[in-house]
Amino acid sequence: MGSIKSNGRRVFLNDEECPIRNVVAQIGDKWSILIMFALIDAPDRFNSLKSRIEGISQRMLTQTLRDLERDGFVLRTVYPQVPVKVEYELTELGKGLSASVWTLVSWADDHHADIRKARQQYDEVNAE
Amino acid sequence: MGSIKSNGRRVFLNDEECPIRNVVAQIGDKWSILIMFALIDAPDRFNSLKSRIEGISQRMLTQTLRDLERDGFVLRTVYPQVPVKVEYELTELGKGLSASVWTLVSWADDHHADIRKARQQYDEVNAE
DNA sequence: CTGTATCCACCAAGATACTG
DNA sequence: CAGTATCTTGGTGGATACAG
Repeated sequence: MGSIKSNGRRVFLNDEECPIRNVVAQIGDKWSILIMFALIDAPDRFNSLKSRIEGISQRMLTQTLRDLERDGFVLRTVYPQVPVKVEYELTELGKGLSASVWTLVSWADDHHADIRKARQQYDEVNAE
Repeated sequence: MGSIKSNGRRVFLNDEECPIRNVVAQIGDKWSILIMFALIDAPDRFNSLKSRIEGISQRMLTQTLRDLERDGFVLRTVYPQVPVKVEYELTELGKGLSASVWTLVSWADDHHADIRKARQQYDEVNAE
């Protein structure tokens, strides 16, 4: 549909072409990043992930894992035992994304204090 | 509330401490990144931003700019002319964030084809 | 153990109309 | 020009029950 330009580079807004829409928006949801980070060190099983990521529901874990699998970030392997065991691990693509995201989260962590201070100031000035 | 560990580093889930929740989630919305990228090269006025970022509504532009201002990423300056002129620009903090985000978007752009291919494959295998 | 299937509440976000 | 005020709605995500 449209686009903006930044640093001489076109950033598309339409859903087909825009990397922001297609990638950043996908992992900008509530759980994607947390799940990927939980898989950075080693593969893990469904229920183990569920207990490590506090607050996530079974439904959201399943759904988010499916989305990550669909995008090629996560590989799902079923071991036909009884009871069945399902392991999730990052693909090479997923590892690359995680590394990129880590840069951002790292920045966020380093500047967390500044941001909280800015918020506090803003709220004081615009006191309700 | 809880936390997960990644690379030997604790990633908190509670709203007070978690940098993912506090920063990534904030800019993971529909418009924040696009607005910041629109301001990377130079400051801009409200209506100019509105026309450059196609598809954004007046309401969302105002609201997202307020949030970015509150977090200290954007500076708002009012010039008391007639008609009034309001300029928005990135702060140093905002420039730092934009740079970090750019890394991610850049990665996304480079691997966009892989992701789309993965999706296509997934959808073929799981044909409805 | 690893899911799927429903139902439902909430809220982000669009449309529209109005204002300093 | 640069907003604010309402109203409405689609979709995200939680709770719960059930199944292979």
